[in-house]
Amino acid sequence: MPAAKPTVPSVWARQRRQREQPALSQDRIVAEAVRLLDEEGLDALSMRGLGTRLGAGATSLYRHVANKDELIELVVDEIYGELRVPDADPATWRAAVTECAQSLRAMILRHPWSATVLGQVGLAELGPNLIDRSERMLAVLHAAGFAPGTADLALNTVLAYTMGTAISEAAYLSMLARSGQTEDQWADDLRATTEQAIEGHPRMQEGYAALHEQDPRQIREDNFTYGLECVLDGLQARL
Amino acid sequence: MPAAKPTVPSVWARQRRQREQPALSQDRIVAEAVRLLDEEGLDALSMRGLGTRLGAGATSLYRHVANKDELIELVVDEIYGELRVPDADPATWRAAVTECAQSLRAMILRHPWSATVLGQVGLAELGPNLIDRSERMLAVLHAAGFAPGTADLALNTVLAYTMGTAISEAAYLSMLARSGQTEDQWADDLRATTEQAIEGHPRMQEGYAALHEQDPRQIREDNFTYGLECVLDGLQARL
DNA sequence: CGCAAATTGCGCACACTGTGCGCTACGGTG
DNA sequence: CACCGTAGCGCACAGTGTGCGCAATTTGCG
Repeated sequence: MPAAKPTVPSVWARQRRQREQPALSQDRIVAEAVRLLDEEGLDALSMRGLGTRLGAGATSLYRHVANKDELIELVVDEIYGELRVPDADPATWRAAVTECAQSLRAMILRHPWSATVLGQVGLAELGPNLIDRSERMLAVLHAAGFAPGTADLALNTVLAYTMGTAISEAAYLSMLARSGQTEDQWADDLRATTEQAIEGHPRMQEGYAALHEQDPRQIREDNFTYGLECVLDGLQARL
Repeated sequence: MPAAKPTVPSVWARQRRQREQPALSQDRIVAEAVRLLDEEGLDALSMRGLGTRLGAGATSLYRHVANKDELIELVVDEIYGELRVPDADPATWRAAVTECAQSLRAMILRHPWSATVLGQVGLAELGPNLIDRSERMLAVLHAAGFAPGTADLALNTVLAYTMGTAISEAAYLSMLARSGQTEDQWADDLRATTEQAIEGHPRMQEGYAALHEQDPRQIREDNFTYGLECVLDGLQARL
């Protein structure tokens, strides 16, 4: 009796393949990946885990996504789709650029895992959403009076500043999240160690002391707008 | 014969433990990790691989480093140590800040893997080198005339812009490296696909066409200094 | 000097990862 | 009805970070 195939759990338990689920698709996979990342962070993104959330096996995902790196590229372009870019209007270009920058920063802070991932993918992999948003931002700057070649430079300047700020903030918030504290009540754990760390560095202590009496969220906000105004002033001077 | 312990490779082959190697130490581990990262990239950093390069087993490293995340924090502070910060001098503050920014950008481009890693760690984890460099940069801005509270804002602005630019560049260079091309000869592979991607987006095509006739390195350089001058102009206007 | 205590390195094991291969069942066409 | 492309899945493999406990070496103390 040569045991016809080792896999015979039960020949009768067949016919359990239903098509109730909306089936797998690249869109569904990417959307669920974003949800998983928002809820549990970058380390928690595994093909097995993502498959389970979709009611599917791990390797089923590979029918719709080449590999994990490609999935991440898709996820990044997905969240680029959240960016809001106002219509071009010469009169209000400063407000429009400000809104773009705020939208980008808000997007990164809404998805803090993107800080890590943007360092791998950045603006290099050109997905459709990134292309579309870039085109419309260029239109805004173009209408503002920047020459075609210069609009590129201006856009890169604003985006670089905004991404740099937001990535730092996101890294900081992720650190807090890992330590289990919220931003308001981290005083006990981290403040003590950082205060000890900057001992003997008077200028850092000065700057640090200012953080005590203000809402940290407000400080981050002010910080961001201060630098953004600097950049915009510098750009305006070049018009 | 109950086989006294399964591990009896040879009772005679003992005494092979020598202390010729400088032994393991946190410094040696971190330094070798940086070397490995520079040579083979972030994905190639595994505890086993790093151990092998040091002539040690994987788990031996854990005597000197709590875990991989801590190793990465140490590595980041290690490369922060490469930053050059000029002495404070009111007359030449603009040149000094420029040199800081260039030094930071050069550091990131020298260690492209840091782009990914800075998105996790950023400026949040305060290692000794980061504290020291921050203190001295604050001194530069302080001497330039920025009030204590404002010097923080100014520094963050410059650093955010510089990190944003350099991280994007590093991500782009890493992408090229993964595809096996150098920056000059990527024309054949990637240019075709990106040109197709931006079809129907006139403003992006315009900006893209400019890249054809110039040295890409020079373009990146000009891009960086353009934005940096913007930021510095904005700061100067606030003095 | 000699012996005890602390430190260092390492083999093993575990749970988990990304992903290639080949099978099975389904949906649609002739 | 037969057929075929395709979606999903079980299995397997190599490789990961890291806890545990043993062995050897170094250090400290009498």
